[in-house]
Amino acid sequence: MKRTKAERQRLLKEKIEETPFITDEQLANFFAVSIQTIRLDRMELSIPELRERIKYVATNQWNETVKALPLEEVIGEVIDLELDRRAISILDIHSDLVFSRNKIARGHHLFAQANSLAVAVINDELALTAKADIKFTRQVKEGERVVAKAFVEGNQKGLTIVNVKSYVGNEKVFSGIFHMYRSNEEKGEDNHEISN
Amino acid sequence: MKRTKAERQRLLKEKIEETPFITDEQLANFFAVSIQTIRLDRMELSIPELRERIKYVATNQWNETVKALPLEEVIGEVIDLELDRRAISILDIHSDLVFSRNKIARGHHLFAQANSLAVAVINDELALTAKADIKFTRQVKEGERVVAKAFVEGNQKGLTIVNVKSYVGNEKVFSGIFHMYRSNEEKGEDNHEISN
DNA sequence: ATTACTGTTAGTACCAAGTCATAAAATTGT
DNA sequence: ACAATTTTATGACTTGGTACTAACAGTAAT
Repeated sequence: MKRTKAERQRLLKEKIEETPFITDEQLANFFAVSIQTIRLDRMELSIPELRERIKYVATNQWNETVKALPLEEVIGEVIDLELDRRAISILDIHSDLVFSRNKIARGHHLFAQANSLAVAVINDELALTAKADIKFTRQVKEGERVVAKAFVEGNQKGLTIVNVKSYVGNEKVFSGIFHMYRSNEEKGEDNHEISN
Repeated sequence: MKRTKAERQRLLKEKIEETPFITDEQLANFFAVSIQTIRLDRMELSIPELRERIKYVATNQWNETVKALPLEEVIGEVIDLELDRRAISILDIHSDLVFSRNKIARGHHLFAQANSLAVAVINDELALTAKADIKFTRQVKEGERVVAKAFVEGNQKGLTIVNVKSYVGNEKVFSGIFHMYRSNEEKGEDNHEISN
């Protein structure tokens, strides 16, 4: 079955995404063309060589062709989510989350809630916090319910800015600007290179 | 400093566990021995070659068990504490602290470690984080040990400034300036610089 | 028909990061 | 001092490539 070049390249891309640990030789066999053809194809598609692909998977950057962050991994409960726009989660401060002495919620829980919400709102398989500027404006005590609201505010030199504000009732208790690294550019054209 | 063989091999093992993506050449440099010695060592310790190590890391992510993570009292272990001066804690990044998909430690754990250390170093019953300026400078992967070092840097309008830097090996992975609220004034006045 | 272009194949030289085997040199133990 | 251990050197071979050059077949254009 003679495939066209475009067709073969489409399939090649798929194949490599499926099983990244495949040598050019195996690919050549699979597509019944020469190794050189495979290499030309890879070059045209700017698909890196096997070792680079493996390294890529190993180091992360990867994080895969798969979906977004599973919502179970978000601290707190996501009650509203509009990818790349905004998200809301709630976290009930129960006894495990407070200092035993004064029943005040430990800061890192509020941070964790906000941070994981910032990760979740990013429409990308891999979102990591590069930088954050945060403020705890009021103590939160046991029994209170914290509502975190995240807003994506745009990009700044490759990082996505997410603003998260957390409230108990209508009192702000926490706010933070998160600078999020993401592996791919925002949706749309996915013609991006990998240059390192 | 002449190390014994056994000692070198012990360190070698550690080093490779820490940073698996290191070539024999780099290792030879690091330990100031020849490449061949490194290779003999690896053989004796049956440590596979670089590419195999990379592949191992890469494939491990593939067949992964996903699990949810509760944020417990997992803020690291304080190993050195000089109240109102400095403190050190270590946190081993085990499987519960990472994103299931890519084995990268979730940011809030690093934050939690640093933040709780900042709380601990304050000589007061009540210390709360008012503000924080933090930066994640390198991803931390499962199995790595994060050493957080906190330095009290003085006061600024009622808030105590604590500088926390976290390292894996000698690589900085996190840094943050914490502005801590405290109920009582500090007892002793002390300002010290940190040089890095 | 000649020319130009595309797509494919082939072959060479080279590289990184190893392996394996073998030998010589240096260090250490006694 | 001498043997044993440890380290270094050396060369040949392996994998999975890159980079480049050349050649050939088929199709299209003039």
